[in-house]
Amino acid sequence: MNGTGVGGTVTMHDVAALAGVSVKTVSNVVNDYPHIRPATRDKVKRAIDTLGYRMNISARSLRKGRTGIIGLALPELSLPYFAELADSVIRAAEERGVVVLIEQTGADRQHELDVLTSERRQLTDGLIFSPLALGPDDADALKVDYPLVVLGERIFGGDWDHVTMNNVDAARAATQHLIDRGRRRIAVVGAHAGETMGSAALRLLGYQAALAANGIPFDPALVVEGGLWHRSTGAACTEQLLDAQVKVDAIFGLNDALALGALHALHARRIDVPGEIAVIGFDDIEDAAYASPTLTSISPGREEIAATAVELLLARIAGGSEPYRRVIPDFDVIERESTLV
Amino acid sequence: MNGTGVGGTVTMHDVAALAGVSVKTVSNVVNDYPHIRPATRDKVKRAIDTLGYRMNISARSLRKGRTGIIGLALPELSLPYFAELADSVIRAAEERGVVVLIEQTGADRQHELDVLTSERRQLTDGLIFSPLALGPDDADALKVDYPLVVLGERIFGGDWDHVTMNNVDAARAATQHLIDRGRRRIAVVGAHAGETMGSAALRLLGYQAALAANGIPFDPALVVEGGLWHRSTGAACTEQLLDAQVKVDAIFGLNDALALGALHALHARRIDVPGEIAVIGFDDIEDAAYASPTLTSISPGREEIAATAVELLLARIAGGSEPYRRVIPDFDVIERESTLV
DNA sequence: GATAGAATTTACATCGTTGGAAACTTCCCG
DNA sequence: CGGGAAGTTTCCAACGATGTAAATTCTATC
Repeated sequence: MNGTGVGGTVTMHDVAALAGVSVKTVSNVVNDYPHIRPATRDKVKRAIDTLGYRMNISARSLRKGRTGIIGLALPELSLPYFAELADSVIRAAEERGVVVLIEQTGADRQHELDVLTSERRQLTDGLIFSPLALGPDDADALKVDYPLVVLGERIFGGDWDHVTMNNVDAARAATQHLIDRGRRRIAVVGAHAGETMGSAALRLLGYQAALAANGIPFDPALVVEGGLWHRSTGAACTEQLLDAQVKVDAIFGLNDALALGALHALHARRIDVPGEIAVIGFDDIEDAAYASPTLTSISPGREEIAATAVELLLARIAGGSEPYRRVIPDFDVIERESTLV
Repeated sequence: MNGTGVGGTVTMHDVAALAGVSVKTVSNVVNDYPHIRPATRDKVKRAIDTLGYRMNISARSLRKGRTGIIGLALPELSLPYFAELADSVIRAAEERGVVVLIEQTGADRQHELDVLTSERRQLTDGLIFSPLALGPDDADALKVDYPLVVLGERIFGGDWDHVTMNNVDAARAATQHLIDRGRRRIAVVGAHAGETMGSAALRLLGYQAALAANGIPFDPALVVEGGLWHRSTGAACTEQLLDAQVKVDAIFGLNDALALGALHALHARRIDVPGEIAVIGFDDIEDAAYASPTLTSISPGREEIAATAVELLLARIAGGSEPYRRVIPDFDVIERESTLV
């Protein structure tokens, strides 16, 4: 099948020679140029197969000014949500014929700034960027001269495409889901005091809106602060909540890791879920479906976020100059055992 | 800081012109060629800064025949172990100045074969490959003409570098760890019947060796088959074990996901861990430290595996022709709550 | 102060591909 | 059957960097 001899690099010249046409014709065939006589196309294709020719990407990139690689900058692959996001982005990119170079920022502000001007930007045609540490003040740093799609919540209103989630409405739906099942003392785990733009603030807003819509008074004692959205934080917050003797019949973890941590803490205290306390999370990571009890969660449309981000980026790379867009995929409440009536 | 005008690409010619030297001298400076007069070097560096020059990677790749990109083919980023492995590989690669292109195979045999001949191989200088579905019969497919480092257990003895783990000894140590804590009825969860080369078979071998060394008879009733090493499998296997009324005082999950699944199943049945049943896993994924109780596990030296793989690959890319190596990093038993005496 | 030998710097071809425009072929119509 | 339009193919010059070998500029030595 592969006729390439060891070490022998086959170029378009070789193909052209074997097919008895010019190099440019080979190039035209490879690039699906429409005006080629079928007989010629066949000859060339046969020669390509015979020699096992593979295009030299560097040469093409040099000539075209594009590499066919897009960058994906995210905090860490070891955080399940981002691992799953990367998975989806890679699949979406593959479908469109580009590949993905992943860079990790560790959710560190300086590292996030560095990624924007890194030498690697030379290697990629554009960047999908999911910042966690940058704030509204850093908006200027995002004014770069290459195609950029920003994911997440922290920075609004700049000259770039933005794919985000409907945090407020989704959190409202999550809260409503609990209210519909008769819960009234709903705690929130993982809030970030002082934040106004981040996911934490927006989700808390949705929570409050749902309470208000149902005439349930807001009780600050039910809101537990928690910095890093890890399992351990969720567990700690939940213990704190229980220790404070606050009356609670449901917990809303602002992401799944927090909610899973809450589940563990409740298990440890032999508190029945959902019998005594119902739990809902946010992100719908794979673990949610495997926890025991399985965890009800909000699916923010991860696949769609990834597909949209890739699509917007490629359109921008292709030179599209439509106004910058902000896309907000639909979310879903995925009901599982942890909130069963 | 960055003097690049919008859209204006700065090349070595521009730098050379500004510095008043030839293009080649700029190239020499950039590449740390030793024989350059300090004054010249300074002039050039100043010009580079002034213009904000960035090397065009495609051009360099074309000329040098290297891209500075290495491939990493793994089953899925959504499996925690592989997400963490990717994390480590990316960091190790970054330290050595190369970047990583990730491809997912979905643990599908055909897809794993495809990755070896994919068009992307053109774009990468070499490949780190972690197959899960290929078996010894596929060894021929691994005879490729580019630098390759294979991770894992399934295929031995070919012309490539191999970084693996000491599955047998590590499993023996895990089992011994349980025996030392007084356990005698140790179940194994996630075995693969019929397999002889894979991690499952090797780890089972280590388990048996430890039993033998301690004069404990091997009881097949304690070995539970489980195909996919997911949490759900671990939970199902554990339930099966408990339902069978087999007497058990410890469970060895052949990986952490299985062990975590076992923990959940035990929790659900209110069986105290480690009081009634101790649990140990394998891989030491991050979740192990956050589970409740926290999970004792075998750390196979993930960081070292990643660093070694990158190192071997880069040496091979650089043209090293030493005999092919098989590297087996040290493992550690990480003791946590699930096996506390 | 001439000169070999080392240290620096340069000119030029070249890596493999594609854009642009020229050069052929065909085909169709008056 | 001439002529123009449309369809095909080819030629040539880049894209931006580096290897090679030659040219030039020191240094040290006698």
